[in-house]
Amino acid sequence: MTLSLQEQLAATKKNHILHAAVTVFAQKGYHAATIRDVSRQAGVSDGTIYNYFENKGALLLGIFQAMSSAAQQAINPQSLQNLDLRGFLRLFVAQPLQALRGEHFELLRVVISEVMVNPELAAQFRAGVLEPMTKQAGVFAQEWAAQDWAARSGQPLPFTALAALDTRLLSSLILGVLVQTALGDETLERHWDELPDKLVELLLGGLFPGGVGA
Amino acid sequence: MTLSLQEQLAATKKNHILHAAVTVFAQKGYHAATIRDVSRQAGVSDGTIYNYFENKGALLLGIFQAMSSAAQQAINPQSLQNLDLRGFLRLFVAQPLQALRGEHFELLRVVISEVMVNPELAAQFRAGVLEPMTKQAGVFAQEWAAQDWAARSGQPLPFTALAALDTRLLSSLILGVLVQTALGDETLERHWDELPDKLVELLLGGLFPGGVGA
Amino acid sequence: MTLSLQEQLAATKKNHILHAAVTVFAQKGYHAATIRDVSRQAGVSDGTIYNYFENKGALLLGIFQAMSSAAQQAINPQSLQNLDLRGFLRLFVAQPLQALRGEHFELLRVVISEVMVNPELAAQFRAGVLEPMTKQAGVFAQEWAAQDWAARSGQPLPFTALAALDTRLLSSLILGVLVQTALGDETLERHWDELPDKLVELLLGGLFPGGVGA
Amino acid sequence: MTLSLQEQLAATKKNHILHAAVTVFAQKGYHAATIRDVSRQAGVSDGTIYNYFENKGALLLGIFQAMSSAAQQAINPQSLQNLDLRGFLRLFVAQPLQALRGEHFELLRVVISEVMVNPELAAQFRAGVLEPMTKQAGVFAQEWAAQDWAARSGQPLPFTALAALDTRLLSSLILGVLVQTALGDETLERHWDELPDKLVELLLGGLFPGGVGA
DNA sequence: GATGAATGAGGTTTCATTCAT
DNA sequence: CATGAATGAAACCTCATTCAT
Repeated sequence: MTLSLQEQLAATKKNHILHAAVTVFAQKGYHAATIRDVSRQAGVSDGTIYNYFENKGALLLGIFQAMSSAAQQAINPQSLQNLDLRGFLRLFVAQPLQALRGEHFELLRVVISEVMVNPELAAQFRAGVLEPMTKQAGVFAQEWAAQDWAARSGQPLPFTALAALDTRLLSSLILGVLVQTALGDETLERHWDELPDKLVELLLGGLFPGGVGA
Repeated sequence: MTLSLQEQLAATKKNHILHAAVTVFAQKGYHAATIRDVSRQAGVSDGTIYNYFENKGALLLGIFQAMSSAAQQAINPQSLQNLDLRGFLRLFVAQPLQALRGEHFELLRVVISEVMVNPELAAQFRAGVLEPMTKQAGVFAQEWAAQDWAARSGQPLPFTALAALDTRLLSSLILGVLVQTALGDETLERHWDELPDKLVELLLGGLFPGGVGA
Repeated sequence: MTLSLQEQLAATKKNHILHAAVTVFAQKGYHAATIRDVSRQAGVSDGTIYNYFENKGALLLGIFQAMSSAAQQAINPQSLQNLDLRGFLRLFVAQPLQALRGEHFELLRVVISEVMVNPELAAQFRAGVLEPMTKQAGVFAQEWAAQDWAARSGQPLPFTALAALDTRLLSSLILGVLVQTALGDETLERHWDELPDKLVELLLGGLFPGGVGA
Repeated sequence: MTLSLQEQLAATKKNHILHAAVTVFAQKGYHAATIRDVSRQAGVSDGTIYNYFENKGALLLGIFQAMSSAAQQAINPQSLQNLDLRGFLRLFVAQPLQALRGEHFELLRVVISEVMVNPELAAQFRAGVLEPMTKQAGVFAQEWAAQDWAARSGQPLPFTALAALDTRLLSSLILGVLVQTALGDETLERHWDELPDKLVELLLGGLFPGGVGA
């Protein structure tokens, strides 16, 4: 696993170019951005980019993969240990919102834009971003529910499809908030800091936590 | 509002071209699709397209506007009258999900993809799709809450920012479910019919309606 | 030579279209103007134009021919009779300048522009505009010089190449003034009314009529 | 002012393309000529042209500017020093006529054709070609007249508007001769070599230097 | 004869990619 | 490995011309 100096330099440069691509894609969008835009931003020549990336699409893929691994690392299992349900949800919800503060929304826009239209990317997005999020939520929820269930009934909890659906709704909610904010919703942006609590409240007690009966 | 035969024919043809564009854009995406693709699909020549649409972007805009007006009509105020809270939410949630059954997801993909990257379209999307949804939810929720509040306290309910945020979370949740499904989530697709009930449950009682205390 | 009512109507309409073309070509130039521009200006449909003119080029040719015959009629032999040299030159020079007062320069621009680049038109321009002008000048100059010569020497004047060249310089001078004005020379435009006298002075006595000796 | 090898090569290639454009535009005219025509003539690909010129119009502008600077250099102030009036006029008139011998007329045709119809080019043509010519004539005429006047009256010569007009007529005459020749006048072409003398004669003594009195 | 929608060839321009230096 | 000029396919769009009504 030790990289030669050569390889380290190469990796560094590849990263440098990738960051340039992030900047440019975020500003102009993937299709409107040109290889020349990226090369100028990176301070290299057009041809050099092709020494590190097969083609323009590979740049997008590279960005995307970096984003995915960041997302996976963000969901830090250790940090979620020893939390009660509210604490877990609070952290779970707050992490992606924190991660996209400010300028990162522009990148999110680009990625989502392409992911919607490129099936291959879509699969990677599901596998690399949404699934880990969903799964982690599922694992915790399962554990937590199991404890609760066990405490009450003394029996193990059977895994159910509904649980899988629940966790999906959880990730959908977060995704929806992100997308709507990325679309320029000012209300969400203005109340960004209240959002985690608000979301946790919703998830735990519904829209009308005071109780409605319905 | 009476159109001449000429105008009706023109409108029909314009619609025909628009449908062709929908098909093509859904298959290849907006950027990958060419005017020729659309003209072939519509069975007309390249030039004819420009008799009905200013440029390629106008095709996208046309699709988009058709989608917006459909979305606005889908939220039928009449149909939401005389419903209790659960019934309102059930219908409110179910309508967009029903509207996008099947092949319409491909259209949603195209529209969202472009909306994420085109600020002008984004503004129209907010104003024409998200805002109406949010607003309708707000109006109803306000009314309902007012009744409930009045019944209990005998005093009018003050408008609060949180209420605005609540309705946003509602639309975000729906948007998130749609986007995640559009991204190819099979679990959501498989349980599509259970979703409305599941969502209403979440909205009314949180993820753990059985009660958790937290 | 009597035209049927049919033919008269047709001729009228043809003329109407031609005038529309004049207006449009003068405003936008021949290449930038479209058939649609002309048809709109004439208040007819695109197709109708092709009932009267073979193609776009024929419109230009039609304009051009109208201009040529106007130019030929402008040089009215009768009006030049019984004039002394100064009077003849004065009239000869003033006629084209008068003819192009104001808005006609725009038409001149279009015609010259195309004439420079279209050899066929160039030939017609020489034959229909420049040659008549030159010839008329030559005829008169010849007559006048012959009289003068005869009065002094009692012998007929031999026709010389120089005379042909002289008349060419005369038409070149007028053409040059027109072109330079058409190019937007404000000095010429400002002193437009003094030009005929000034030109006659130049032609009769050179740039330094006071006498320089040289 | 020292250019790197890179820059020299680039300048050379730019010039090469420009010459190709001259050839093609002269043959087919600016509008009829295509970028492909130019690229073929230059032996490069379509895209290469756009590495050196912003767009098709820039090619025309480039040709035009080359022509302008050539015209300005042609009017060499040094060479006009120490000449008497006749000598000055002779040289002044002969220079533009010499400059356009032979194949250059085709270029003149293209330039004039476009200049007539493109106001921006027209302004540059006046500022870069006609004005320098006019101004130089004015300066000399003024000086010369001042000397003559001073010699006779002992008083300085007042600047007059007529003088400005006179110099304009001078440039108009030359322009007219060029245009008429460019239009294919064979008489002018045949007597090209006599023209300078003939023009000087006209300018100094009018059409009838023998004296007519009028 | 009038209409104007349809046609489609053809033009300009962009830009991802290559490759000689 | 870096460079960046050259490439040329391909896209969008225009508009002169046709022809069914």
